[in-house]
Amino acid sequence: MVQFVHPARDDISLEGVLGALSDPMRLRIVKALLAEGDCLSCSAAAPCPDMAKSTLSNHFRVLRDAGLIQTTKKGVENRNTVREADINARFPGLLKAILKHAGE
Amino acid sequence: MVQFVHPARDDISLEGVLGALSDPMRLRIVKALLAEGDCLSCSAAAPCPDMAKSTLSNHFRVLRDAGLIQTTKKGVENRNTVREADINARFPGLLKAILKHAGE
DNA sequence: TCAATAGTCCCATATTTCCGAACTATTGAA
DNA sequence: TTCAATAGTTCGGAAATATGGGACTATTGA
Repeated sequence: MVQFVHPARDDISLEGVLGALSDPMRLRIVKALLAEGDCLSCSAAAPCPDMAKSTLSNHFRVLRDAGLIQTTKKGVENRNTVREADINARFPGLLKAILKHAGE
Repeated sequence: MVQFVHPARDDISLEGVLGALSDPMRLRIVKALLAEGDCLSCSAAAPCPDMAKSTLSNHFRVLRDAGLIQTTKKGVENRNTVREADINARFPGLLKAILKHAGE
């Protein structure tokens, strides 16, 4: 019903990005998106199976609000992609530097 | 009275670092420490003058717990230094990538 | 010994996070 | 059409966390 709201490239803030990625679950979601061809539904990218749907939905909203991912509704599910180009244009090297160290 | 507790290098976590730096005030504190020769008292590194002492103290504790700074008591004040060597050893390139974009 | 200074600790309030439950929207049958 | 199933969102209350005021501690310098 809602068409998702994404910040413009120039409105992506460093604090927002860091805050979004400071949660282990969200870090895993972004990693999963990048690893799996960068287009996953919310549940397919879920960092752990026992997470409540509402919590998962909220994590995706945080990532979206921070400008890290783009979400589009495709049928009954959402397709999520990491906004790599935008993040890299705004903060060159940052995403790579963070994700290089992410995951156990 | 308390001798400050700092995590060992290997106990510094990525999420902890990102979480600590996801607050604009703490980001400014770290920037100030690095800019000013890396050894400032808490109040000298305060990101804005009207912040409550207790809040400022708490921000330093968060940075300390995350392993970002080292605090030693020197007379009546604290001397804080960024643990650059430890952070760089653990997450090469991360700190630089973040701080490059910090603070307009 | 006393006042001043720099921080810390404790507590109450305010904000955020988490999750269950109810709701919406889309698809694919019957 | 209608109905069930699926994927997410939204709402509300409980739990966790941040903020700041005030009292406290420790050190220095009169």
